[in-house]
Amino acid sequence: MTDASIPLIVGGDIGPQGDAGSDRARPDADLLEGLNPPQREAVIYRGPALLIVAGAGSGKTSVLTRRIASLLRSREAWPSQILAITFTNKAAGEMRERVAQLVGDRAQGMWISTFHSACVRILRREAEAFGFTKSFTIYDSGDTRALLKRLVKEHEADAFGLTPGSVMSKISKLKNELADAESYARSANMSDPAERVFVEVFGEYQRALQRANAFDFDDLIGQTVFLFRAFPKIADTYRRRFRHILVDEYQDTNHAQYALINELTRPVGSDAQPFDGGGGMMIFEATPEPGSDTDAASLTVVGDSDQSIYAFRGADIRNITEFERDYPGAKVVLLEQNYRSTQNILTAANSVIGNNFDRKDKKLWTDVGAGEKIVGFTGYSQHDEAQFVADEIEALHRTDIDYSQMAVFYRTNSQSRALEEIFIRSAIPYKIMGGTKFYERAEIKDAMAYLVAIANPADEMAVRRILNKPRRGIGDVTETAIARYAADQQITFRDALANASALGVGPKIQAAIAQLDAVLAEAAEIMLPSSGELAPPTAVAEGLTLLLQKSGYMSALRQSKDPQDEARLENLDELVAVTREFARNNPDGTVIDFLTEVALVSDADDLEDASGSVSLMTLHTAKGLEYDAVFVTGVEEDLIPHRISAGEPGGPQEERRLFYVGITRARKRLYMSLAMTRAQFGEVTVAMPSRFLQEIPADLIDWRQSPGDVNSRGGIQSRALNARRPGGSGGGFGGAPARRFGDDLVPKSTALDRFPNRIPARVRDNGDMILGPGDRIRHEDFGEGRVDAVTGEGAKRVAHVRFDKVGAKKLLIKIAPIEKI
DNA sequence: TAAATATGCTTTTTT
DNA sequence: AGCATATTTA
Repeated sequence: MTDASIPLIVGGDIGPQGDAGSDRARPDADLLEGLNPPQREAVIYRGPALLIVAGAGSGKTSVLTRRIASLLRSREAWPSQILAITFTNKAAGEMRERVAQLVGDRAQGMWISTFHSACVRILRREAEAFGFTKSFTIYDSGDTRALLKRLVKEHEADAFGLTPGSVMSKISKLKNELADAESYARSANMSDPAERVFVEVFGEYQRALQRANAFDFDDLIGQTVFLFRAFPKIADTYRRRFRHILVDEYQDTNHAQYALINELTRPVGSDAQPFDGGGGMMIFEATPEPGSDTDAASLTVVGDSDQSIYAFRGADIRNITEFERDYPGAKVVLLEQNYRSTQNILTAANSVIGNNFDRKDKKLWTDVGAGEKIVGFTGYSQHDEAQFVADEIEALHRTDIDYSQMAVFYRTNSQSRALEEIFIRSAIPYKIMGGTKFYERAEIKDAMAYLVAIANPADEMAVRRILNKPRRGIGDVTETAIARYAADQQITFRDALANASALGVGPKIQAAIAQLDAVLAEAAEIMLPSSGELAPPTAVAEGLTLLLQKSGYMSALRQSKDPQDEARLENLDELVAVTREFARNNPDGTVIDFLTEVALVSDADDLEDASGSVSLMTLHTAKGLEYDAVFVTGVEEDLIPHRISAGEPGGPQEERRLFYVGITRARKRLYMSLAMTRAQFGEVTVAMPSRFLQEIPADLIDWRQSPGDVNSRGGIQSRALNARRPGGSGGGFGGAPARRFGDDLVPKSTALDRFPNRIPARVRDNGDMILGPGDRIRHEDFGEGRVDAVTGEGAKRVAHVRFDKVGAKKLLIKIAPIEKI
């Protein structure tokens, strides 16, 4: 497979290059070291398009970094010609570091970043082409929500059942599809008043952003696409520049991101032509001379459709499943060998994911051996469950596993509370990834709003936010007066503050406004000197300190008797420290740069300082990470799969992928735990084992305490019962092999067999549903189908169904997620 | 205008 | 239960 391709690169590259550093006859000999054949292929293949289907733990990061290194080493590309897109800033940092390890300083100058950061860079350069300035700011979801809240109120949209939240998610969805208010209006049912109001709000929202010289998260991508399409010349400069584009986690790209990549990988000067024609023909030509600056950039995408877990925010799995159609002639490399987990863990993962029907079959395997069994535990309550996790962590720690090599996953952030409580009590060092974010705290947002007011005075939201923080006696009435005055005078809200005396408000308030205006002006002079002179690196830190002090923000907190305000002061100190750190890392960094960095950084990004502590995070955050020991908690119906997913098409399948992602993070030890009761919204509800547990072969799980051992009314059944816990000879699972039951087979022996009475009644119990030949049913995953025959009796009746979309299946009538239609 | 109290809503996941 | 917002009251 690789025989033909290896000479291709070696041949082109053996010439005397006088390469800096370690010269070798074959510059990439060491890059290929330790790689299996498909991995090598993925590193050395050259062509217009390459899809690397990388199963979990198959070494894709390694492959990707070596591929980049190989391009650089062989001088096929300058660093500046490489654009690598990752999902998080942290992943970008890691990739940059690993490439640097391979090629040294030459790694400088590459663009390795997230979609959002890359787009910001482009937009900053080109903003003036379409009505923005270089100093635009970025609205995070909180800002967006606040703006929409005002607009919804102004348009009385709530009367039509619109909430800021619903409008926000709808706008986001549309933007991810590259739609705007006008294009949506054309296709929407405008006789529906709710739709009309929505379009109005959407349009108004967009105009507000434009006026504020700001982009929201989705705009960063969408507007860049718009920019490229509207200004082919601009697009061409980037097409000429980026000759090699690599995209990681391609399964989680949405349509806008797809379109962006599509724009960048067109041939230079090709805007008049349809995309397919040009790209498809070229592959049969002899390899075009590298450096020819009219052909399309080469595109490498890496992904795994089994790990697509962001459909809810517009990720379109088809981007990867239809890659070969979009890029005809694309090379596909499949990485299935897993270097991370034991076989038991992989078998469990394979069995679970095998229940998703519309996937290409892919089986992870390893040669490291079976390893330990998965450990299962059912607690009476979430506290009980947390105690188990804590105890096990301690036990593992005593066997010399470092805390930093352990992680606890959960479906929803709220589940972290119970764990935290127990961890604190048990003195286990832990760190929560994500969760309540530093930059979302009110005092931090206030401080940031002060900075925005300086950096981007057009951003009215920011100025309004700080208007009365700290309390200056400026209320709604005054705020409206300022806005009216600004509109009358055709000046910005910010500039209106300079004319306090003209507002027709009381002298006290006038003084307060004038004072705020003076402080803002003074800080602006520090951070953005009107002389045009470059501000010193410390400008942001100094300016922020000045703002916080002279505005009275700090002293108001100091004088407060609310004990929480002390913590708020500490947080502000922390923020000032962040600006200093920023100055150290970016000597030329401006306020704008600082704001950008903060806007695009997520808390999951600073995983580094997790050393020495157990990591707690959601299953989503866990993607891309790995640990020696992994605890997947709350494996219950309505949690994983989450109840909200039940209604969404494809929801349960996405939840299964999420569970799969969690399982495949584990290297050596995997724990799964659940609770029989869980407090939610202040009331205690009975929880049922997740259906996904049934999908794991029973002999892979060692139940320390199975759901059958726990009395659902509370408490644990007699010790005697607990004592005959399977493990010795009796178990009854010896003979049942891990039989594949993904498609047509009814589960033969599953993890829940040992407590058959506990098969979640609430989860699924169709009772005595009567089905006969000819009936039509609807299945949660498979869609609609027609019953051909029914066999078996009682609880074991099996329906033979021919589904419209997925063909024939056999289903256990009692428990299948079906309904008669 | 600001503090105190009542209500109601949340909990899916995030760049 | 806990938090954020709405409403009432000083």
